[in-house]
Amino acid sequence: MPKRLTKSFFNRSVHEVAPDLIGATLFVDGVGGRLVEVEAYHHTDPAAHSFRGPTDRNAIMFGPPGYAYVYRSYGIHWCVNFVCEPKGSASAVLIRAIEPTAGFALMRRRRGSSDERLLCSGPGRLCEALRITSRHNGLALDVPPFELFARQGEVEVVAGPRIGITKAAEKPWRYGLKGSPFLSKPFA
DNA sequence: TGCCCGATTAACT
DNA sequence: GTTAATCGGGCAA
Repeated sequence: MPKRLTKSFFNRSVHEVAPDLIGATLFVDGVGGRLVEVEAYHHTDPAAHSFRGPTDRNAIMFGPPGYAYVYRSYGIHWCVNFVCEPKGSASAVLIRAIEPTAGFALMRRRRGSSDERLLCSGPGRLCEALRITSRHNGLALDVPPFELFARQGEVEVVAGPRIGITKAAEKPWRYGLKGSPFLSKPFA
């Protein structure tokens, strides 16, 4: 059986945790799959929500590692992050794409799409497919409804610039599973 | 207070 | 290629 990822896994540099998450599996109430794309956001990074200090929205980022930070994107979509580093560091990994493996019927119904490749390929899409919303903000990742397991075996991880940001846009802090058809966007 | 922008997406031309 | 949807945060006034 795969090893469950506990809080200690996240109590490290966000730049170590992010690539280590590629190939891990995430389920929310049994629905989900394999993480194939993530991005790292450090509190010293101008693109990070925590860069300018705590607010109501980003408060969870300033708490201990191993918890979910969920925020509303463009006033429309939900996006989920995993908080990393010792408490107060305010760094997190944005989950950007999942290769679906469980709960296809529910995901298709929630997404209103039968295109398997588009079910979880994008931070907003995966939250819709897994039904992640503000009620998951601040929940621990090692207890239900979350289930998170370490990858088994070796994977090839590629890195490149993050997507959709203007500040620190050149930093290669997007990580993906090499060649995966479920990436939100291919790596150059 | 008001205005602009954003870790996005789908539906347009 | 462009644009609308829609709201929290940053910053000027």
